[in-house]
Amino acid sequence: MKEEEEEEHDRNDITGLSNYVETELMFEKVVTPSDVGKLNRLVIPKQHAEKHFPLQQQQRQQPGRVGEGKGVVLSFEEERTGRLWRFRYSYWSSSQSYVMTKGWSRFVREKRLRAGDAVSFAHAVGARGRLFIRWATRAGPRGPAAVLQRASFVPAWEYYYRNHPTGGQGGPTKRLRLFGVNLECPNSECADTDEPSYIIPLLL
Amino acid sequence: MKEEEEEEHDRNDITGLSNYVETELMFEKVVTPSDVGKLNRLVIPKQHAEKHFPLQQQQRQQPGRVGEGKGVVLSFEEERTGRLWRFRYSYWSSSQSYVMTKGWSRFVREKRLRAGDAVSFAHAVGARGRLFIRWATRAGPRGPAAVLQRASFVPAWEYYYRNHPTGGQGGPTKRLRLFGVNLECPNSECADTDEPSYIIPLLL
DNA sequence: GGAGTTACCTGGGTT
DNA sequence: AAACCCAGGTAACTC
Repeated sequence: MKEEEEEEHDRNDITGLSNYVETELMFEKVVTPSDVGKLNRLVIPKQHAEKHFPLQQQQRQQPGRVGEGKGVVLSFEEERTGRLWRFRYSYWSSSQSYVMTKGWSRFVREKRLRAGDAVSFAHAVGARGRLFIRWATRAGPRGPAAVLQRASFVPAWEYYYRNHPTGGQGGPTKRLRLFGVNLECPNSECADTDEPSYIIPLLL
Repeated sequence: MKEEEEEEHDRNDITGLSNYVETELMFEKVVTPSDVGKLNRLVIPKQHAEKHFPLQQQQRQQPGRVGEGKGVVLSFEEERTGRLWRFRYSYWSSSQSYVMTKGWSRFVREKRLRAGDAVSFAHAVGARGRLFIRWATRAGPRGPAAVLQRASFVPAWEYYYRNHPTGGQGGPTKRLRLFGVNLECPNSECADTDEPSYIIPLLL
């Protein structure tokens, strides 16, 4: 077994990243009051659901087979911490909508998500079954200075990380986008430091 | 097969009636504010429900069998137009009541039913599975003169229609009751005209 | 019994 | 205009 694989579990802190995966955004949703309220479910917009989280026919509700087709459980890695979030994902034929149900309300509670905040889903480049979740607060009363408020509906930040393509020599490559703009590492040391200083100003 | 049964489909307009079915009133309900409000359900009084719309045990809610026992869909013919109305009919164990749910709100909206209006259910004589629905407005601001206000809780009108019992000679027999009183055709032409003038004064 | 979960349903907006 | 979405509901079951 390769060293990289052995340490996949050890990604619980951004300062301790030992393994990097380049991720690609699938979609972002600005959550509605219902998504973070008592309904305990997140509606996944249909075009994104069908593109990124396809369900087999038997996993959908069957007309005339009520009670069958309970969907699937999807696991998402929280990008900053590596923490795993498992959500039941299914199709509700009555409303013709795709939803995350079981597990979602815990995420809302622990992240203190509010309506207007954004949650986004990504997958690993080259391993599309490996899923990631990110979230960003709406700039506002809880957020930073007013000058930043408009930033939240461009994904406030995106953090790409991957193993070095040549196999480890030179360390991992990290890339950061802030408010839709790529940030480049300002000097050659960036590639090796575990605490790139440009993380600090992000809306986390 | 009898003639009456062959033309069951061709009853889409009162002016084009080609087939008549004698109906028998099962019951009438004066609708409550909840019946026509946001709850989207009509409570069927228990004694009428159990007499006329029996549910099999498996169509009622079963403890421990989620997804089973969702009631049934009943189809009612609107007597004047032949239009079909389908309502989900089920038993709510929490309130121990029988209700029409899905489909009912559409009827309320399209007929502009208000609290105090009456809806009544009937079935065909000799074919009790063939169901009919009628409705009548409460006399009031929308209704005719005050002198008629008490009339609505006698079914405001009832329209009976059937094939001529001798097999078609002489045309169909039509009978109308207004406010509980039989109206007889004033002359021999009534039986054959497509637009009997005595329809006009009805509370429609 | 209460909180959480599932499975229903509908109005209003949009396409 | 009709179909489709989906935000926002309700009812009932599970544990």
